[in-house]
Amino acid sequence: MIAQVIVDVLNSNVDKVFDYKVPDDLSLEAGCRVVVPFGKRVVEGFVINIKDFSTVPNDKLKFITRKIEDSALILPELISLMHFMTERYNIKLVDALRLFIPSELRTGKIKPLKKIMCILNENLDLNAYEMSLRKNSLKQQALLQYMKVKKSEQQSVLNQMFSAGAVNKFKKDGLFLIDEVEERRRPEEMLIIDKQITLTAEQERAIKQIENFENKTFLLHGVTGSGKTEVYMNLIEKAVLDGKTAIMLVPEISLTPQVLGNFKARLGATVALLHSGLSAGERFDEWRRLLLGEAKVVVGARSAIFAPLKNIGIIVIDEEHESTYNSESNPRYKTHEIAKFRMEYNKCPLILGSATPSIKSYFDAVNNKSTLLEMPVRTNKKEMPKIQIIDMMQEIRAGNGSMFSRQLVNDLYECLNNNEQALLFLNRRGYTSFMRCRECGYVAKCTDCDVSLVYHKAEEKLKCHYCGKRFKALTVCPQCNSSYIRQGAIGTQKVVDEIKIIFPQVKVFRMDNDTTRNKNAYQKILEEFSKNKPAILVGTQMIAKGHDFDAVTLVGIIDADQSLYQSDFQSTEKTFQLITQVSGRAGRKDSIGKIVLQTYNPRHYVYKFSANYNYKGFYEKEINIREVTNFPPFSSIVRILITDEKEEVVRETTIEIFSKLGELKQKYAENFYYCEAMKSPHSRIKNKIRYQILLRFTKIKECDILKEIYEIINQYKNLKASIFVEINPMNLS
DNA sequence: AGCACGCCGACT
DNA sequence: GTCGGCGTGCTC
Repeated sequence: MIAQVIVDVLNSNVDKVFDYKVPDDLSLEAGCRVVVPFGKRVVEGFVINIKDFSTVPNDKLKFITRKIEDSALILPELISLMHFMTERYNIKLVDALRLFIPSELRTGKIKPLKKIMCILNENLDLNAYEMSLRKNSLKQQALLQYMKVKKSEQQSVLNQMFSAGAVNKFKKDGLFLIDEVEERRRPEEMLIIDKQITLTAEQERAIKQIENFENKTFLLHGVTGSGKTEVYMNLIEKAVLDGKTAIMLVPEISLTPQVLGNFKARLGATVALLHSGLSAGERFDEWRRLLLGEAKVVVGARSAIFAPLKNIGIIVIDEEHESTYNSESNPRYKTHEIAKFRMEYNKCPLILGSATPSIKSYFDAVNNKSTLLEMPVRTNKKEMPKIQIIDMMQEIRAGNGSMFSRQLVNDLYECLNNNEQALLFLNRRGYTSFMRCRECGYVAKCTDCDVSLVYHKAEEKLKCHYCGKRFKALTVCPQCNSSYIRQGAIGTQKVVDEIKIIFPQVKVFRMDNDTTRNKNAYQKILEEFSKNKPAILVGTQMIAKGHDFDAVTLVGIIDADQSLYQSDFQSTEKTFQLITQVSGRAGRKDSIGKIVLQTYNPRHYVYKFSANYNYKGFYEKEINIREVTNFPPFSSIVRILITDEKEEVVRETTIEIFSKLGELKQKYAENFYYCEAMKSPHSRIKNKIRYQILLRFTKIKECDILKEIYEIINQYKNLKASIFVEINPMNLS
């Protein structure tokens, strides 16, 4: 017997399959972790296949030393997925495998928690034993009485109740039989009392359409509050009743205790949670429950798509347009593509749900690659809040140079006077985006990254948002000594300061990456905010997602243009999604609510469509632009990022790869729209120089061209510079 | 990655 | 004469 093994060593030179002989007394299956001799060392590895013969000469073959765990950890499905991923994303075999098991398991730091149970040995004559106890040993007598009733109990509990001495004596006398049970560390979530909801006709129709289909993608386009979650839960419950399992993905940001609690209340112990908020032990145990079939449903962030579930009955990606579904570091992958793979393997439906679907997903639905299900009505039949667009140029012309328009201030007055709450949304944390000298134009930059520093007033520091480095705030320009050093665009901290000047008596809260650093901070801010009326909450993206504010009647979008001017073909799409999401936060309960949207660009089509909640109109316009400009989904963009500490190395590698790509470009001349090499917009991050090559070509030849690109860059893999390839990157910085 | 093999300079 | 510099190559 021969086992094909991938060694758990992170280097592209050993990124291949090695054959090992299996000792006769070792039962192995694909998916087991093993220890093997490797060169002069001993390493861990993964068995990915068992076969009868090897083409490797016999004198080279060695024996597997031993298994690490008794049974397989990686399902056959995930081994095929590994092959798919290495081909699609050009990642290493081990990199893919490592995604499938919790890191805690590999490092061996966390072990299953063993619970020692004492079981009363009823084969003994208990009465005789009781008589033999000394009159004054009260603890022992009490312990015996307790166990006569309870029959079995955890040793640690007994130790605490009756002293370890008594327990040990009983153990020694053979009165207790000992059993070791694996215990699970379970994350605690508050349970939301489940109101029995009767489904709306829309919801029922969606469920009917999905449940009888296998192997098919559905795009569930439902407006905010249309009850998409109810549809998911219903289908998941049905899958579980059917003896199947389910994967439910939500963006990390909306993994709030409420959302998780809701699922747990509804699905009980069959649900396992996988998210970054868990402790290592909890994550490890939740994963084990899934592997062993103790849990049937996983609710989690991106990486939960790799959950070790067999016989999947349904996969859901909620808020499918969220960019967090694309892994942007190390093993880069797209969750939608992984989900599609597992959908096909398990022959189950895949649901993409969103109020503002990504242009790509909607395009697929329009072109019959998936089925579009519309839920245009909110369950409470309420209208969406009205969005008013404010032209900030006109404000300036009217002599209002502040960051708040007159309309917004007026509405804030009214809202606060009515004892209601308001949200102010601004997608930039910190105080001001950069510090610039008015005299000489100097801008404070990070020493390790070619990025402007952000002023954080509370700490009197300049921070780099890329590497986290901190610098002293400046009072005079280090270049020309001028004290006219000034702040650029505004951030959340500054909004808070300014709003406090206008409304000194009102409670103002701030929620962004900086105020929610430590655990539970997010929850605390929300709680505090909900207790106070009137109150204002200032925040970034974070407040736009995942949480409903019942008492909020006014939402101010301070600078809607912000996400519009990123050099990214998806920036308009993202802006539309953001506006719709923020707007959904207002007036959820009994009042309608209002949105004030401030922009310097009021005639941009994204505002026209988002102000009317006209997704379809926006889609038509946007897809048209993508088509005439040959951008995705009508083409594929590939970005090759080359980084190293030494600029010459990066330059040379880039030039060499680029010239090789020239041949490719000629071969597929009719398919290429673009192929250029350049410095990355952030040309230095964490002291590494970054160059990039951007390619854009037709969708039709995507697979062929991609394969050849990988072949070219793999020739440079062993050289000093590190090279990443990304398909349709979310941002180009 | 890690470890050995291998072919040239400065030392007891 | 050899101790050790790290370039190159291999690991079933």
